[in-house]
This record gives sequence, C-alpha cells and structure tokens, in this order.
Amino acid sequence: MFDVLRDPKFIFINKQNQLKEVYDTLKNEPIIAIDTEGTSLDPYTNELLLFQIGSKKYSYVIDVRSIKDWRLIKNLVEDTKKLKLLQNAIYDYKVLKISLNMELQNMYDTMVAEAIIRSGLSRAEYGRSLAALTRRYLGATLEKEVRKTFSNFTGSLTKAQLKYAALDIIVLFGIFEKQYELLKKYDLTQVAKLEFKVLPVVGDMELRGFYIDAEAWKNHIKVIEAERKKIAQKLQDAIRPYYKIKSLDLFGNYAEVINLNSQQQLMELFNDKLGLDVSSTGVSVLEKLDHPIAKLMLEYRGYEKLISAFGETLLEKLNPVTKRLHPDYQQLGTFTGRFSCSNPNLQQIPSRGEGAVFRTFFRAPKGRRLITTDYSQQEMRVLADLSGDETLLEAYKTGKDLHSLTAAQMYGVEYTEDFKKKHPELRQAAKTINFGLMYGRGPTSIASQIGVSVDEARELVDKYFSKMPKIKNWLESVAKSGVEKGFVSTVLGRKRFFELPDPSDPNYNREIGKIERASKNTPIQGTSADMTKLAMVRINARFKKERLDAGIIHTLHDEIVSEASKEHAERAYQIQYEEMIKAGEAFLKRCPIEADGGVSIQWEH
DNA sequence: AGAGGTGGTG
DNA sequence: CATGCACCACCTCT
Repeated sequence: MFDVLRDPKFIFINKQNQLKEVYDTLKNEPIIAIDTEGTSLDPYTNELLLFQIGSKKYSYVIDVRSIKDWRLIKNLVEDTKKLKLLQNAIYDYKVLKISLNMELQNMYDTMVAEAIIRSGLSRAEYGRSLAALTRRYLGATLEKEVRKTFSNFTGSLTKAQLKYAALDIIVLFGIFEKQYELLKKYDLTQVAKLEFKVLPVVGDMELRGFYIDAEAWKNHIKVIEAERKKIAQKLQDAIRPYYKIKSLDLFGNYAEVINLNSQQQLMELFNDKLGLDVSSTGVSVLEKLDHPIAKLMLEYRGYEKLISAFGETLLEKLNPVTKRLHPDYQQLGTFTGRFSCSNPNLQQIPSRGEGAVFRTFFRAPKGRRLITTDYSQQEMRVLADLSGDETLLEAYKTGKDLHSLTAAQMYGVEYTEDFKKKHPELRQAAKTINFGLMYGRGPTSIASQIGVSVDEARELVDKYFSKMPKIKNWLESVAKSGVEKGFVSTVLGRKRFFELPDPSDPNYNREIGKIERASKNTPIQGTSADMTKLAMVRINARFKKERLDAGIIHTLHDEIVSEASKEHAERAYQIQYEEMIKAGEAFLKRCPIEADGGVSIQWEH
C-alpha cells in the first residue's frame, strides 16, 4: 500500500474522446470512488478543476476544462446501482450539481461513516479528515499541502496536484473496506443506511439556503445599536463616581470608564467598587441583585448580545451569487446524532423575547411560502415510549396535558381540564422535573430552579418516581448499562461510545456522573434525531415524487422548514406533516406522535 | 491560538 | 463532596 500511495497509478484525461475509455472501464463496476478539486468551498463561486473517478484498479483524473460533453460521466455518477465512495460527500454533491448538473446517487461517505463508528470518542484523537482516516486505516501519510494550491489556481496543473488528486480516490477503497467491517461488527449498518440517505437531502438543503430580508435586518440592527449606545452611556455615567479616571476625549466627552464587555473589569466593579460579592457576572447572578447598575448592565447585555451575535456579521455571510444564507450543516455534528449548524448557526436565532423579531426577517421570497413543522414534545414522547410509563403514555394517548397529569399523580390531586389554571405551581414543578429527568438532573439543580430547598426538591423527585416507577427504572438501567458496556444506543441502533475514566483519576466520580447523565439523555435525544432525519428523507422523496416546487431549507432538531411555490405550499405542508408522523411511528411503538405547523411568509414557530 | 466566560437554540 | 443534555458565536485576556 505504501508504494501505491507514494506513486499512485492513474490516467490523466484531457481530451473529450478519452471519456469513452473511462466509461467502458467503470460501467460494470459495483463500487467506484469520486472526488473533485476546485478553487472554492462555495459551490456557487467554485471553479471546478479536476474530477477524479475510479475503481479499485483504475483511477482517472479528468481536467475539467478539457471536457465539453459530460453525458458518459453523468451516467456513472447518477447510476443508482453503483455505490459511490466519497470523503465529505456533501461537498462533491453540491459542486457536481452546480458545475456539471449531475446528481450523485447512492453515496457512501467515509467521513460520515467514521463519525458513526467513533461517535462519542474525542475528536482530537479520532479525526475525520481524509489524512486522519488514511493514517488510521492504511497506516500511511497523506500530504495535504497540495490541496491548498488549488484555491489560488494559476491556470496550469502540476504533477504533484494530479498525483494527490488521484490519491484522494485511491485511498477510499481501503478505508471503505475496513470501515464496513466495523459498521457490521458494531451493528451500525441501519444507522449508516439512514445517514447516507440523508446526504443528498442535506446537500440540497445547503444549496437552497434561506432567504433573508436584509434591509429589514439592517434597519433593526440600527435601532438596537442606538439603544445600546444610550444604555452604555447611562452605565458609564453611573459608575464614573466610583473611579478616579475622569479624562475627556477629543470632543470634550468623558472617556469610557471601563470596558463593559470585560468580565474582569465587571467583577472589579461589582465586588470592589460596589461591594456586592458576586461569583460571576452572568444573567442569573445579576438578576438576583437589587442594584440599579446591575439592572442597567442586564439591559446592556441584552442589546450587546443581539448585536454581536446576530448583527451585521450575519449579513456578511449572504452568498454573493444567490443572496441567500447557506449555512454548513454538520450531519453528525453531535455525539447524539443531531445536526449542528455553523456559518452562520441558524439553530440559535432567538425565538423568544426581544430577539425573536430576528426570526421574522427569515422569509419566503416573492411568490413563495415557508412551511414550518415541529414535533410536539418529541423528546418527552420518546421517553414515554422507551420507559413504557403508564402516566406519560396515558397523557399522550388521551391528549391530556402531560405536565398537569404528572402533577396530579405526584400531589394526589384530581386531574381536570383546567388543572393548569387551578394549580399552576404544581404543574410548573412537575414540568421542571419532567424536563430535568431527560438531562439526568438532580435535586440540587432542580431546587435552585424552582426555588425550594434541596431536601424539598429531593422529596419532590422521590414522590415523582414513586408514582412513575418505570421512568426511574429506565433511567437507572440505561445509566448503569452506559457505564458497564461503554456505550448506549438509540432505537435505530445509533451508538454513542464513552471513554471511561481510570479509577485512579481524581475526578473519577465526576466523570462517571457525566457518563451516567449522557447515558440517560442520549437514547432520548438520539432517537429524536433518528426520527427527524428519517422524516427529512421521506419528505424529500415525496416532494420529488410529486414533482413539487418545494424543498427543505432548514432543520432545528425537532423542526423542519421548507420553502415552496405558493401554489404547492399547501400540498407540501400536508406531505411534511404526514411524513413526520410516519417517521415517528417507525420508531415509537407505544406512544403516539404529534406534529404542528403551517404555511406562512415568514419563519414562525 | 486557545481558554474561559457569557448567552443564543432545542 | 457535588452532581444539567446537545451544540456554536462572540468577547476578552493571556
């Protein structure tokens, strides 16, 4: 293998009439590998330079600029019977769709496979880059320096560039074979199947992007900036008496006394100057302070947060070609199987309070509509199903309010339709426990949230578990099994592995506690992720089958957002709703599943 | 460059 | 003894 990696055999293709040979060699191969090299990570501004395709025996590196007619290659790429090996398939999927109008089918992504196999293991040690996989599975070193040379491409291809382009597909076969054995060994083939079906859905989702009303966004930022300025001024004036510095700036105004964003300087202000003994300057601490400066600070923080996290920087990410936002969705961005999202992270746009207006600037363009649907209490339903608890199942089967029903059980009060109005505190306490359980939360933290003593909180939890014993049993057994086996599983069979601490580790107990909490949470969060991903695949398939002008543009754990023409929006909503329910029923056998949503011109939840 | 603090989401 | 799951972005400070 070393020799092959050092001196890869490949055929360079730079004439149209050579494609016949490529096609004839590969047309009967069940497994081929594909990769592309271009000038940019953004498919819309990328210039495609090289297209690599090959079997285990034959590798071809095609100079893209020399080919006019891609039909023979398109046949190979779109052949649903052939398995395509790729590293980071979504990138190539997007590039091939935009640059060559090809739609990759039946993909195996070595990067995604690795995330499935190593879920839970430290990223530093178990990277997913092609170089890391080559080292791990083939014991060889893949130079990555050459890759960078494509981004400032000068017009002619070097020998080194061709060589490494060829290597990028050659290594995939060996990695695939070893990963495939591991997928079977750990019983992860069902998960892999689902994840690979999700690949084109994510590719299309990233290509579509999310339209945003940039003008409205900018205007709102200006308003908030003015507010922040006012508050900052007030704050500086209020704290000035505590400091000696009273210098004036060039315009005769007072200079800033302290940097309001500096935690260090704020600690000094609150503790030394104001004598208020705070442990941190976070909202929860500041809220408890009855001091005008703390109140101003909270107000300032609110504006500062919105401006820094959701301000102009987000608009800088608008794509120059599409004028839309195209975030990166990490298909396995978490160890539980959820997506994560970045550049920008649309999974953290405010949904409540002052910041919620930002969501209204995410819109449907003219003549189009957004379809937003989310699972109703997805994770609680998963917990109900996995634990088999009768009270939870009854609530969901009869449509009773879950938190009221568990409160009624706990406190021995009769459940009525207006329970929420009659006993709001009881319901709130039950709700806190219901949610807390899913994170493996203990009495201490529950006590601090609902404002009772730790003993009272412990009593509440005991009471809860005595009425809902199956939940207690399920949580305890899954925590125990996570520590004993070193992994936990979702309903689909997705696994999260744990790196168990050494018993001599001074933090041993704390680490085990963490593993126990993650063991409780992962089957719940992870099964929910399985469900949402299956729903996305099914929705995408039906949109295609019915030839709707509709497509998924965003996902937020238990929520799916699509964009459709206004003519197709109602039908798209119907499909989206139905398929979410069906996906839910595929995983939950005891607990009914419910989803809500609708058609609108702006993102609403 | 990386860590820690803070805070946004489900 | 203490004990909240899963992320990402921005800021300051070293």
